[in-house]
Amino acid sequence: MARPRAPDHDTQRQRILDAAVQAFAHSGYANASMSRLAAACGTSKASLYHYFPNKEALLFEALERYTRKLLALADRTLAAEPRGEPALRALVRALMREYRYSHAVHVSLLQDVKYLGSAQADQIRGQERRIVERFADALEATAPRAMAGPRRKPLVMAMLGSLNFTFAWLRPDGPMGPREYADMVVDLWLDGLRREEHAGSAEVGPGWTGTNGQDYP
Amino acid sequence: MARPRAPDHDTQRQRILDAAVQAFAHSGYANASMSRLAAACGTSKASLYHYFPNKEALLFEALERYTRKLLALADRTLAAEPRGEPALRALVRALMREYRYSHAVHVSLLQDVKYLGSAQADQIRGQERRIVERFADALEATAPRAMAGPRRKPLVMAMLGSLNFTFAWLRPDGPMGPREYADMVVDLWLDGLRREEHAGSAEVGPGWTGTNGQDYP
DNA sequence: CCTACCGATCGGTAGG
DNA sequence: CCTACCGATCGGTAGG
Repeated sequence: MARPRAPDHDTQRQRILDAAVQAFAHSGYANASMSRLAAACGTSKASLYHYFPNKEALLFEALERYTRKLLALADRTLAAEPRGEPALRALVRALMREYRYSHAVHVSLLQDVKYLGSAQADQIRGQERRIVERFADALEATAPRAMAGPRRKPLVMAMLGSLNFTFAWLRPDGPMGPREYADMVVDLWLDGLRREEHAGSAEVGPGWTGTNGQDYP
Repeated sequence: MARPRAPDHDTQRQRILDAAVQAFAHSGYANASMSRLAAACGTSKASLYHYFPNKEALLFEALERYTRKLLALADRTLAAEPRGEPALRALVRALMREYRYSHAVHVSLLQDVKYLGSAQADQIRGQERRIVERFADALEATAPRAMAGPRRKPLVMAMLGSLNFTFAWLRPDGPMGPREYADMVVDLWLDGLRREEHAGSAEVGPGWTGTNGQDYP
């Protein structure tokens, strides 16, 4: 019989992953050395290699867990809300709330996937695509006509761009919190999509500045 | 007297910078080695050190030139258009058109500033801030009330997020081109900001789904 | 003979 | 502007 694992084996793994992700986000994957990571964990480099086969496995497992967590969060949130605006708003709020505690791993997700081998990178990108699909579905349920056709992807990526870019500037304890930002973006989008949704109807005219911009180069 | 520079000195520097930026965007700054860069340029590592004092100088000069170019582009564009929607639309179009030819250096700008020393990083960030200010001004001229107060920065960063994030997904030769995307985003924003701009006026009611989302957790 | 590590050092390669 | 190297540090692994 194999000897049972130490009871804190999984805890140790999680602690290492958390520290690794902090290092990746702060120094970049290539500059974050296993030696410094070991020092930050108060252990030896050899100990890291007891828990993980190599450096790339640290990155992969951190990103795989995080994308899986985001996907589960999206599914849970969407299941708990009526389709349409309530689900969209709850989804955006949930993502922004999660970001508050996942700044480092999200920065790593945006910057470090390229350091993974192609099979592992593909797996992460596949999970990212499924998360994007949840947002696309939520937008589609709210504005089916605007999201129909070739604008579906650009529209959802434009919204996710507004959310992802918060890592470059939004401070969780600043004057505008993650939740207020989530609501601001959702409100903006609901009103922005409204025109496309009702295009051609009498109540929606040209741009309120008096032009619709069609003739600017 | 100092010996005159070779007539193609500046051309060589530019060629090296272009290749360096491609390498930074593709491999990440830390993994992009000077040896491979020399090989890609068809020259020797020592030759690179003839044109630039060190690796960091390559990154700094590439980012400094690019941000200065974007700032000049913004100023030129805004000077040529009437304030308000025309200027905003022209600015977004100009940025997206420039992106088409500057994919690599923009990726490097988004990811590699952290590898610069603090003085050089501050200089780049200062120029970034001035570019952001141009967008904030253009938005403010279009929707002065919505941009008043603490929402000014979140609103402009939300818009720039939509534009910056295109690097992760938008193909210049795909079904939607950079210009069509620029117009889509501007239209969305003009209509989205419209509600805030006229908040309280009779012609703007609650969300068109029948709720305004104020009571979702 | 397993696990959970340690101190020390491997072969290669980085920027310069 | 090349070949020939340096001090250091990299990711990863040896024996015990």
